[in-house]
Amino acid sequence: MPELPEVQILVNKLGPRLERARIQAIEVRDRKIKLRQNVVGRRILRVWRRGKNIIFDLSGRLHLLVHLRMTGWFEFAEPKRYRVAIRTGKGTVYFEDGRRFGVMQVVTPAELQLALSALGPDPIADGCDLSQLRKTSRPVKVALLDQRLVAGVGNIYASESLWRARINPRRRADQLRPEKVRALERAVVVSLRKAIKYGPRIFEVQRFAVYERAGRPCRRCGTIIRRIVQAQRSTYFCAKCQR
DNA sequence: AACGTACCCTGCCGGC
DNA sequence: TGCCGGCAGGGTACGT
Repeated sequence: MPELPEVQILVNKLGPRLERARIQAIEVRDRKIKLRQNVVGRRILRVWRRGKNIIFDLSGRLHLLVHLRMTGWFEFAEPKRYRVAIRTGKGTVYFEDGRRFGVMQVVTPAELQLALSALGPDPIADGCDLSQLRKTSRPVKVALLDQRLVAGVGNIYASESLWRARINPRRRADQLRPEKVRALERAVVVSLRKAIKYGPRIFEVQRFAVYERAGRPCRRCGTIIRRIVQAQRSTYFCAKCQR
């Protein structure tokens, strides 16, 4: 499910409930998840994110590094099924993940550094810098999904940002004019910020400009929104606004 | 090096 | 109602 905005919303929810809490027990219900070190007895110092990664800083120089992938999420209320339960002095948090693509691992500071160093700039934490787009000949929509170029944009906000910047998703990334790259940088920030502000409500009735709106009119010009497939994922766009 | 494709899993939804 | 194919907002391991 989650892209940068959803991860940010989740981190905002986790922080106040877990920071300074001591881990009393960890229950791993899925053999696909292997925690290399025992973290029971450590405190959760901070919960933060980088791109779509969630990092729990623990006392004693260790981190819990989590990627939600498609369906991962954390809940305080016990769900029907969950992969991991983290029990703390301030309550239990459950890692649920229907498709089981998500990743949870215990890492050292060096390993964390290595993992995060592979990511491009984070548009919210660092400000949006898409200068790396000039280095690839792939379609700009596909390039936006590459976390090494920019960290946190996923399939929804790639389409949304390109609509906002009036760029055709099929255009080669390295052929964008500099002013179009700047427009896209602004559009990415606006799209992500807006989603963070709306919170989970953005998934309710029609808050998206183009995503999942194939066959419906463009909010700007009324042209019917099209759906195409790029790199095995859906792309939505307005062929008139986005030349 | 950089690009495309197959694959990892499960649940849901529409059509028959 | 029940089954089946298609689809899903992510990333990686390969092959070329």
